[in-house]
Amino acid sequence: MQSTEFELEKFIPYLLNQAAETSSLAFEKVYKGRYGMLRTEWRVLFHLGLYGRMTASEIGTRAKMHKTKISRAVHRLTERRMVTRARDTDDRRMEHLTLTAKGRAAYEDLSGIAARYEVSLLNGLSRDEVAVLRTALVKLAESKPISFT
Amino acid sequence: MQSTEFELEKFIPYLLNQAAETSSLAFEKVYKGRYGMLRTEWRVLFHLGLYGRMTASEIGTRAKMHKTKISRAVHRLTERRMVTRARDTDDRRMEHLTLTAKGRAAYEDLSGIAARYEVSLLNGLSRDEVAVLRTALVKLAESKPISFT
DNA sequence: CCTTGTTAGTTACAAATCCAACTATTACAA
DNA sequence: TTGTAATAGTTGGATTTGTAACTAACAAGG
Repeated sequence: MQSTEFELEKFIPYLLNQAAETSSLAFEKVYKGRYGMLRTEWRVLFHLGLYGRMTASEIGTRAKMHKTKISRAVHRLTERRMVTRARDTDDRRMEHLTLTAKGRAAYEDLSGIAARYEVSLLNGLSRDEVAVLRTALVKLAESKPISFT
Repeated sequence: MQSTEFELEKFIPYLLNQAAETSSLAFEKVYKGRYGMLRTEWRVLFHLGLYGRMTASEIGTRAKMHKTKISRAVHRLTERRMVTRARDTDDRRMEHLTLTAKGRAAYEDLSGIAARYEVSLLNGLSRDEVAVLRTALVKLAESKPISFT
């Protein structure tokens, strides 16, 4: 019945979205259920947990998140006493963000669960397949916008 | 400095999100720019274009979209004269959705661009890598929620 | 010093999404 | 029948996100 050869079920951006959504939703239940966090918040938390002290812009560059998202996530995380802010003494536009003990505890908890979740997620895939998947995803994430014909 | 072995840069759900977001944003420019559509709308359009007449629930099941999203997307698509609705005569709760000529034209246009975009997206990957990627994404999309320890 | 431009981060308003309640219709069992 | 439950789809209000304008601080040339 259809006139084109296009197949949605094999269309990579579509598959990416489906896969990303299922895995995100699964993990969202954890940080939302345990700490009432939003996706933006756990991203900020994970970055601070992994890389230590960072500014909001640094997180933005690394996580490819818009600065307003970060601003609001940081606001909520400081309210919950998981993050502290400290003005830079040289350049007083910047703030250095750090996890509090409470924030670090949450990070340790969640990163542990994340690691275990990933194992279960990759259960049906071979070591080689996982390796291919990772490098492919990295390349796709870095791909450039559409150029037309 | 960090205490866990967790690596965000290799964490599959994170990579999936990054890749999905880049490719979605790239393609969003197309359907938004050309037809002023939202993501939910092009999904509905694509399903109707591919599978012909469908009800809202059928689209919901296939696309894993919530019914409210579909309801609103269909509303906007009918406003733009891209979709028509027809009550089922036997079960008058259901509506059968079909593309109009205008809707089909938009679908043909966009699916062509999508196909070409996918080619460019997969440029840096070998045939085998693409195959692995596809099957892996399908499996991940079907994966089940987290089970705790 | 001043002006102009840039960068860090916040805020306000509009747009989109989520969730829960709602209507209308059908199914089915007492 | 009739009462209860299930299903298709819509609507309303709270939550979240996106976009653009904003403040504050610095930079650099004149």
